[in-house]
Amino acid sequence: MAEALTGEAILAATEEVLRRYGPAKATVVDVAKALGVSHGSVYRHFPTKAALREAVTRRWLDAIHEDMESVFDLDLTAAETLRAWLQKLFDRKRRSHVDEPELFATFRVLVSESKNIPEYHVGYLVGQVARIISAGVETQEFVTDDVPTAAQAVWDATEKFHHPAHAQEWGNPHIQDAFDAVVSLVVDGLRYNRIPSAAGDA
Amino acid sequence: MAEALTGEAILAATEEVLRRYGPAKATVVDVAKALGVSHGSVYRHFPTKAALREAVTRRWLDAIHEDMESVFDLDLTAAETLRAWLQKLFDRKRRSHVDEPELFATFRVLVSESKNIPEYHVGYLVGQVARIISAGVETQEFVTDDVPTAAQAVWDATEKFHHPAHAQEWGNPHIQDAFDAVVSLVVDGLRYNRIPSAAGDA
DNA sequence: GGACTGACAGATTTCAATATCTGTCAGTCC
DNA sequence: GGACTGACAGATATTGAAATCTGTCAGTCC
Repeated sequence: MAEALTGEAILAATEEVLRRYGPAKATVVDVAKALGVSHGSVYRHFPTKAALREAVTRRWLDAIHEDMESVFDLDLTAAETLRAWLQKLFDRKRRSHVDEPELFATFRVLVSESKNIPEYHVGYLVGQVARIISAGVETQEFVTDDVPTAAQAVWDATEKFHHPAHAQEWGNPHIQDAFDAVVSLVVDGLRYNRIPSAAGDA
Repeated sequence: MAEALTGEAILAATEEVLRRYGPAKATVVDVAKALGVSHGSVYRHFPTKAALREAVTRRWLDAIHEDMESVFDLDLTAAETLRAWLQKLFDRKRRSHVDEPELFATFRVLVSESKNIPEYHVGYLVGQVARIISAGVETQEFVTDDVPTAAQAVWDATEKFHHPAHAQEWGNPHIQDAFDAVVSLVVDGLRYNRIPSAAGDA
């Protein structure tokens, strides 16, 4: 045996097998075959097939999370940061879906297999939105007395542009216009400064 | 033969068969059996099984459309009307999903079988939103230079609370809080009056 | 002695034969 | 003669036997 079998090597092989066969056909035996070991060996590193799939999925999501951080280096206003952040997330997911639909579908299935994974993913991203809104409150660009709720509301209001259930609509040629309209509405909502006389009378 | 076989009788029988067996198991033969006729007779009134299912689905959606109109009789401000309208739609869909999950799932499948049906349904409802926003612009409660786009944006931003893909989240005990937060954000966004100096400087 | 193997039991999936369904139409019945 | 029937061809769905997969563990090998 040339090298010891590591968890990382198993994860890389598993990702490759998932790419090649898809989530329905990929088996632990396939992974072991790709590594030239018996499938029993894979079970020394991951207790179940589900745990192995979950580990691969977390690795994939972590790459997205890290990539999204780069928006914070751009030195924009809070409104601009929020728009750029949402656009970057949308672009990344849309491109993945349009360019590699099978791979996107594969990870979509993997993410939906556990309740922990979407919670982990959404929790991380809503936390980033909260950071952006918090900065906007600081500069008086945004008004809210409950940043976590506002962050969740922004996330929920933009569901159409990040939730994989809506991926089929991302190929629509006018989807970017719909995205711009929703983001403008949401950003205006965060800006709204609730002066009692601001509405209702001419 | 007691009475002539009518399209309406076939639709009623089809709905009953769909309730009993679900969309996967309901057959044209079942419908004919329920009516005490041969399945060939059903084909004298509807050209295909798909057309029959579509007619049943349209009938069901039309009842929702008509019911939603009642919000316009309430004599509220535009913001209140919009909130009441969205709440009513959400309540109706949520109750249907929570109280009769199988029936909801049945119609969910039926709606997704044709591209025309969701278009018809969404088109009608976004038209109602546009009427509400238009009234709000009239009274200067809302500000927008493009009512149809704003109406579509309101629809898209509230997708989580009416799109059946999110139905599983409607049982969550905090879903009403999430709804309130999104609707507040959206209504504030429509109110935002874009005074250039309103944001950005202390 | 610790990483790895491979045979095994029970669970799951595949596949092909069988049954049912959709849509048609020539013929029946009032 | 027009509404309805029922037998039919091709398409689709069901079923159960056979194959494969998951997870375990006693045994092998360095």
